[in-house]
Amino acid sequence: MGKRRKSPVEIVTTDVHMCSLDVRLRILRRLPFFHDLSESDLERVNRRFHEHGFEPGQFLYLAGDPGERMFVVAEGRVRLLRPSSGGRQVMLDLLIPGEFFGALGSDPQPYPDSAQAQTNVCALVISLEDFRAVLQEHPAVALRVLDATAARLRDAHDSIHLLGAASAERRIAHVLLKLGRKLGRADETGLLIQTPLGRDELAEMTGVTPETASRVISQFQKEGWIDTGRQWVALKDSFALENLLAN
Amino acid sequence: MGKRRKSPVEIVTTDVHMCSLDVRLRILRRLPFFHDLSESDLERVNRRFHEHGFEPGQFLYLAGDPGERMFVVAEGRVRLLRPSSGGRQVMLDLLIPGEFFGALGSDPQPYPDSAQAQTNVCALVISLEDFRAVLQEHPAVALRVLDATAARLRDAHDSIHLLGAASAERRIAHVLLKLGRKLGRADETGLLIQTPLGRDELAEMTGVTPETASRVISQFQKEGWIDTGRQWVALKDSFALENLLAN
DNA sequence: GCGCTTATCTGATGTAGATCATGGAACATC
DNA sequence: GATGTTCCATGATCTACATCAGATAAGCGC
Repeated sequence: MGKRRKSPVEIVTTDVHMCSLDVRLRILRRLPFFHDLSESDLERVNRRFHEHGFEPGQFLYLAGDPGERMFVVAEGRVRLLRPSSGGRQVMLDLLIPGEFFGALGSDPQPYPDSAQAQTNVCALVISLEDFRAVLQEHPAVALRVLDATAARLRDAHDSIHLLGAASAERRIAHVLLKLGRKLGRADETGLLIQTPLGRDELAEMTGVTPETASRVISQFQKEGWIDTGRQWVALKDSFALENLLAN
Repeated sequence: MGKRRKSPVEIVTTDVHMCSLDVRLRILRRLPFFHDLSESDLERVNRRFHEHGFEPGQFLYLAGDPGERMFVVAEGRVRLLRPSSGGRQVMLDLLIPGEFFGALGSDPQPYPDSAQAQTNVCALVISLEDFRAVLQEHPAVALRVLDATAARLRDAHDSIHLLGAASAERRIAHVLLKLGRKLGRADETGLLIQTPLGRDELAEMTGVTPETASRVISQFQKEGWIDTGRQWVALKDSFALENLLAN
């Protein structure tokens, strides 16, 4: 088994200063939301956004803050967290470039959860007001946002199902497969999950303790289904993991 | 403690045959979605819907069916279920008049979950195609649908948080409060939850076993926080329950 | 009221996973 | 490559909840 000396994960992150006007325009154009817009419309939309860089660990906003802005990930990874009274927190979602988060609804409410940069992050920010105006003006965009939100709701229902009825093994297998699909990159060893993935984080995503996450990961590795090290996991046999979920 | 002889829950359900053209129009008008539409627009939208009655226990659709229709609850209660391999199922949501479900996104995918009538139900049905057309034509409606979907996503995140990090007691307290807010009606004994609520169902909603649900409910009753019987629960001291969640 | 059905309660026991504790390996810094 | 720091693995216990098994009681039809 080819042992790796160091984390093979490589996050491509644009420098913060690079996330500026015309780069921003390029990013916006890549977003599925805005595919239907003309160049001139896109530029008008672009002017409503401003961008902001964040360092790993930095919070974009905290649960309870007044929810008056909508964010789009341009570069990096953002963790959507729900803090728990008992210190333990739950990771609701891990967002990648092109995904949005923050305030969406018409009436501004406090953010129900916190957003934290996992890597270096460049985020596009728009005031809720401006965002609603864009949606009003461009129904096609609104439909795409609706699609994305509906897809996220489906994912959330997946998680509820799992957390409500599955063993630790299954939860972890499910999360690994999900991350593999979302962030995987083929690799000589398997499908490498392109994000720093510590045991604690895996635990937050699955609602188990880090110790349990570690044990399950060890077991999966013994079975030869995954390859893993400090802060990274690669899937060697996705099929076996899927099989675990099916039974 | 005022003992009740029989279930105090009273569901007002229109007869199936009553859910017809102009009643339907009245129902549509009450929906927040369509508040912004003119009478004539509303009538045009109305013509795209058709309605359908269902008996308790009947399925509106099954997980895996091709997802090509969107539903709106006009009367009654609909359970959104995710079947589990192990026979055990998870209730993702309980829908009341005015709420929608089924297919939403632009590309038709199989329904990820099943919808079952809990009571007598009258549902308005629209093909996904027609629904998308309505949204295209009426951006204001699209925005309201987006709002509703975003709100549902928030709720789903609440559930994930709870299932991922809370004890059986807390989960049940949370669900009771949620149902109280959504379905509660003031009553001489407290806030009566206006829906048949068996222990099995409570278990499906919270990801615990019916036995555990029963034990927790008994305990809450001993504490004097709720009043309960066969298939019903009334909240006598919501504050105590909320307190449980806060600590 | 009487018996039947079905939901609910409650006890006894088992177990997955939490918790507590410690040793060890990977990476960073100099 | 020595040293410190962080992350990870793993063993030993503990506990909340699942599971299994009856006992009770509510509602219903007669």
